[in-house]
Amino acid sequence: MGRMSSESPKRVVFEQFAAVAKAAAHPLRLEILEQLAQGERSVEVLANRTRISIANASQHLQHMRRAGLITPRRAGKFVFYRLVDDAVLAFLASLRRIAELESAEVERVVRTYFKDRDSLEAVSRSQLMDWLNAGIVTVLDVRPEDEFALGHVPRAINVPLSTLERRLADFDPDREIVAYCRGPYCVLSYEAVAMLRARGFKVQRLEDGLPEWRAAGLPIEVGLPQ
Amino acid sequence: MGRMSSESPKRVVFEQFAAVAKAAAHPLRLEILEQLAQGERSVEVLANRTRISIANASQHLQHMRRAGLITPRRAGKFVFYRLVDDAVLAFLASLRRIAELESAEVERVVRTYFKDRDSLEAVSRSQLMDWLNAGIVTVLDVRPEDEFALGHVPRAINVPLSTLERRLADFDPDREIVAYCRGPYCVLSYEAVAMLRARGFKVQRLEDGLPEWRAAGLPIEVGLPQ
DNA sequence: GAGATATTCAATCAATCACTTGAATGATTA
DNA sequence: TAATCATTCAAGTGATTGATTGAATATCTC
Repeated sequence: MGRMSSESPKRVVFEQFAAVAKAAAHPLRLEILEQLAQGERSVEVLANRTRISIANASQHLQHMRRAGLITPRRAGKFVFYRLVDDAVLAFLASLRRIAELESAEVERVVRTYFKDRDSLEAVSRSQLMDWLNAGIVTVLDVRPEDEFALGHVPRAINVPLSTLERRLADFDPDREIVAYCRGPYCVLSYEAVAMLRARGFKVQRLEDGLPEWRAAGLPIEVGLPQ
Repeated sequence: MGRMSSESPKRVVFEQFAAVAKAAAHPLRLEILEQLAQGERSVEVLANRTRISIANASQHLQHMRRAGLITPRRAGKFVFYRLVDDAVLAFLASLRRIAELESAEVERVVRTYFKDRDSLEAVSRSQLMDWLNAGIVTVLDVRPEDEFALGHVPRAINVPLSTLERRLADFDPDREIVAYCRGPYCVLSYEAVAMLRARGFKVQRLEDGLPEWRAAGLPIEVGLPQ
């Protein structure tokens, strides 16, 4: 960079585009964006989830705010950030798609880590809707409870990964289970599938995650059950 | 950045995504990508079009190649680069959309430069297809001849901006003209519209540009006319 | 208003990036 | 085989970035 100035309007526009891309061009910021794809989050929550300091998280958030990716809302002493528009979801999705083309890398990493190649096969959203309507499937949401409360697939049950082992008795071994999480690369849902399969359950992953379910215009249920 | 290592697979994947975004996070590289959205280009042509040195262009191209955005093909002593997949077009489109949200900036720049606010109103692709089928419109492609030869809207006539003034007599002042170019921010088509309007022609811009027309699955004509 | 809590700001250092220059490949042509 | 042309590589320099630390601001509670 350095001596890029603002002569022609074409240049100015390309610099705007570049600023947006640059704001997303950092692994931690992408991790934060994935969090925000679920809904509003405070600075502290984001810092904890990504395991960085508050000041560092704040700095990354400022960066993305200036680029127009996210927008803040002050509520009392907390500041909540959210994605500025669904266009940001589309942006993240296209990033994923391009990275997958070079999939020798991305796919290999995911596969060698989780070993079980089958656990990568995913159920489509429309397929899950059919099964839900027919009532022949248990949907498992492995995200933390607060994310679940903000919106989830209808009739899904919320069992965070940390408590999954203790609640195995709640599941019918003869019933098909579909697990989902934040997004296509959310580690939690892979681990849930691997763990349940090891115990003999019939379980698959939902393609992508909740943000994509919402973006597809499919029904969302809000709040905690019972 | 700095001390980002490859502990968890989640991190690894986010680093892949970040590498893709970073490869696009530079105004010159985005300008090169816009060129490549038209089709293959040699290193020399790209360097000339973006007004940078060959070595510099080569370096930027290497960068994007490593990130999996573009791919080279050697033909004799030339190396031609092209976009690796249409997913890159989708990526560029989402970048544009996000930058437009912050449109106070992007739109203002384009408008204040071209003054004529009306010249921004665009004809939709489906509208143009209707007009083309009805034979009631002249389509004007203002890109350079070599880009035109690689593919253009059916029955379009190719008049690069530099020769437009000399060929004004070829146009019927009572016939609607639709001009298009590389993409939504291609300066050429704005200037063509402004110039023709100043001469009293009825002229509008096509929304976006040829890559988007192609991506929409609409017919393309190849080669030079006559 | 004082104290506590959540977030942002400011300053610093090491690491990375973009561009230039000149030399090195790779492929064609004479 | 030598000469030429297109592209890539390698090294050097100035500018920018990311993370850390500690101080500053804003809001709430008492």
